[in-house]
Amino acid sequence: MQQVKMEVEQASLVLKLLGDKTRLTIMALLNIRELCVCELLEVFDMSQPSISQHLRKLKDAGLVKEERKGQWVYYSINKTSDAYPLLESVLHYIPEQTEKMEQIIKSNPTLRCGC
Amino acid sequence: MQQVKMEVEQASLVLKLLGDKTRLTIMALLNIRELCVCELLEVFDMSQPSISQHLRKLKDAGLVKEERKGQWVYYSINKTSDAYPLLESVLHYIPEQTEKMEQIIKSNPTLRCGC
DNA sequence: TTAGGATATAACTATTTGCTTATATGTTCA
DNA sequence: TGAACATATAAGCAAATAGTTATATCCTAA
Repeated sequence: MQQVKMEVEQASLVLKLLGDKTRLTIMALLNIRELCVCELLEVFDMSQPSISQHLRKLKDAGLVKEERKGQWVYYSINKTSDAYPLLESVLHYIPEQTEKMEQIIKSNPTLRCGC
Repeated sequence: MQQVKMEVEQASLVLKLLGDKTRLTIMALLNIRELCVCELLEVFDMSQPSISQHLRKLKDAGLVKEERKGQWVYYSINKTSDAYPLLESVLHYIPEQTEKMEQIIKSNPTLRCGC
């Protein structure tokens, strides 16, 4: 049923990244849709640099990719990563972060003006 | 297809434990069969206390259970753990540790005398 | 009952980690 | 062009982590 093994070393690095509550929640949110940094900031009780640093680690490991759209930088899950099958599998075991996602939608940080 | 979600907090704790090369390898070995501490010692280049401490963390999290058999303490995967489905799923993505298991069989540390 | 082997615990240390604040960089728009 | 916003990086710090050595505990067998 399953396939495409990773080396233990590589897998443990990915699992270590996912073994942090903040990063695991970020991945669960990105599993719903891509998000920009300011959207993620809405649902974590920590500073902007802290979120940026988590995202950098995830990006360095190839788990996410970034795309600048104007003044915002959007992050999304990198489905071409060798680790993607493992990641996807892990995400099956944690609940969808619908509450946090609603919080993002409600606050809508990329639309401050209302025009 | 998948089921029985864990809370993010609980899942991240389990993933953090698996996010260590030594512990992940231990779990992969225990996935083949139960092993005593002295058998595990054969395949890791570190001290006995270090292995014991890793096993303790895994036991505290409920991922493994221990059973004393005479002078040896055997560890095995705790299949009744809430985290077992996640663990099993993760282990699908890393290669079977057959080489290390052969090393254990060859050295056979629980049979020093040969009687 | 004591010696020796197997394992666990204690105490210590160096490294890593996750956060903070301060600051730099990049983008938009008046 | 420069003010304001979004994001990244730098530097520093406290806590967590993974290893070590020394020692305690538990079991077997002579």
